[in-house]
Amino acid sequence: MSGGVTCELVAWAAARVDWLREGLLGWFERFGRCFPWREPGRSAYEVTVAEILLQRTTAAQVAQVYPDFLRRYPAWDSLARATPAELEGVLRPLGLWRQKARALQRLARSLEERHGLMPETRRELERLPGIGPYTASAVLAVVYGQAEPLLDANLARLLGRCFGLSQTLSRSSRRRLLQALALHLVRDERSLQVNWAALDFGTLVCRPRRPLCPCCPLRSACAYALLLEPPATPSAGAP
DNA sequence: ATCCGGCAAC
DNA sequence: GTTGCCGGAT
Repeated sequence: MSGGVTCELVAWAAARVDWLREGLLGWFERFGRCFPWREPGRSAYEVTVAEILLQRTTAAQVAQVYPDFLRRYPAWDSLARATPAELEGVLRPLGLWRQKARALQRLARSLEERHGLMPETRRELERLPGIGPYTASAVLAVVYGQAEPLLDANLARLLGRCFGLSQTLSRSSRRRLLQALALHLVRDERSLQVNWAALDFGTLVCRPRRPLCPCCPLRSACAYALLLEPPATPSAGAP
């Protein structure tokens, strides 16, 4: 009933995740992306704002408005007092600007009530407007250095493909499996690097469409790549 | 023309 | 649990 795999991965899966982690870290050293919100020493405010801006939005778009956003609204109080029209204007290039403006301002006002102090538990974080499970994980991981998996669509796709998770799995089964795999993946001193590696890798290599399997460094351990690749045809002259 | 993407509201 | 929010990518 407790479903062992959801709490503790079987050995072969754990070993495969360990291998994936090393592959991702190696790839990240060469091809990982740099973003201002990944710079060390960013405040809870700067990190949280970035994560809200990034919800259902590409990093490249967010990078274009982020510096200006921080210049105009350097802390929760200035954001709380922002003119909605100006705020929406700054966010317009991102799309979802009406929703993001509203969420950011409601969040800023909630945090002012807490004297700008960010909660340190998932439970408290998820009570804040605009902060759901993913963004709470991001704050725990980036601000507080916890080994929390950033299980967004990128990491879910990456793990789903590598482990060949069947589409016939129920959503809850799939979720639990992904959660267990992701937890093991970031159970490491370099958990934040692993998370960022997975997100970049999911965007640049293990893309939703036309993934770059032929040059993927993880393909030898990937069910999806093995399924797609033609089974090594014996060369013409082979015995 | 369709896919992609976190959260809140319904 | 389904739908709406918005643009960009394909």
